Amino acid sequence: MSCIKDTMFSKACKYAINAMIYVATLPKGQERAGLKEISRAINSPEAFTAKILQDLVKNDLLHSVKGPNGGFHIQGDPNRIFLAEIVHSIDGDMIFTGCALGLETCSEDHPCPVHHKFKAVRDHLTGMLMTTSLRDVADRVNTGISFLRY
Amino acid sequence: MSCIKDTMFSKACKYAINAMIYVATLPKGQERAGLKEISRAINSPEAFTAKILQDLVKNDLLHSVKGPNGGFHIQGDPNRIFLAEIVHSIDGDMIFTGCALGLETCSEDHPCPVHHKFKAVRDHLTGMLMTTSLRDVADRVNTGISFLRY
DNA sequence: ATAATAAAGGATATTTTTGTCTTTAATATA
DNA sequence: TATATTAAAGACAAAAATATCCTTTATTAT
Repeated sequence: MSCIKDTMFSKACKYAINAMIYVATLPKGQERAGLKEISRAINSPEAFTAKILQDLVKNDLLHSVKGPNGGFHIQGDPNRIFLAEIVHSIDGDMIFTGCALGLETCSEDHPCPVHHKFKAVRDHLTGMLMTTSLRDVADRVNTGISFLRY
Repeated sequence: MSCIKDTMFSKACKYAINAMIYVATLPKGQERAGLKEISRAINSPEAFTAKILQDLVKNDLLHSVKGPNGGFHIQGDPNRIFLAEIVHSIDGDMIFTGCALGLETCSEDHPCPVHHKFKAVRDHLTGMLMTTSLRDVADRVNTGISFLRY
């Protein structure tokens, strides 16, 4: 078999988060970056990244400009954009609401065997994603506390 | 695009957990169940489930018996089998150790922008999985607190 | 011994996710 | 206005995960 799941997020979602963080790290006055620059910066496949950026544009997390010197910039205030929105726009809400065991009929009233223990973990994750802003994480990169690449 | 990730675990992993729980709920004296019974009980595709059960057998979480009245039973004491072992044997350790953003170079010393916040969530998940025994969850089902099916 | 049963194993098929390529649309600038 | 640049869009390809089928092997009951 060998299925080796990566992590909690799809690859597309990880690229999305990375891309959003990268764009958010750009200095004032030059906060726009093109596809090439972004995918090079986050080490992601260019054409695939393009699709993901398109989704982020559709979901109003990025704004895009065509033509020379075009590219993508953050739509709105990075202080008010939270990781949860990025995750949600690419991976949907299953990570936030889905039953850990995949049972359709699982609910508070009719819980699966791991429902409550899992709920605590998921609430932890959800809370973290809903309170961590793009500015938070981008600042970590800009101040050298954290890294997107070597 | 539309990727809609399911949850934290692969489907195979969810079937594995469900199957292990089901077998662990069987009453004393008849704690062995065949593939058909198991996949019917947990509502999973039979042939695919067979592969997963094979993996669980290889990983010493289940024991199998061929021939008439054969089937699968829990290998060892359900009090000493924890969900983490089941998850690990099917999905590997990425869920426990992998970088949330998929960065190869991410580590304590060279953290990605969400490293520490994510670590707290993952430690929560890991702790829960490492301390929740198969007996725990199977008992919930047997006492009617939780459910595997309607 | 033999027949029936059930898991193991291997090959194959389907679906989803990931990834690429090519054409089209928009925009800046020369 | 023509050209170069860049994102959008759609078709297509590859890889991985999920799922099925068929044969073989082991075991049990007769």
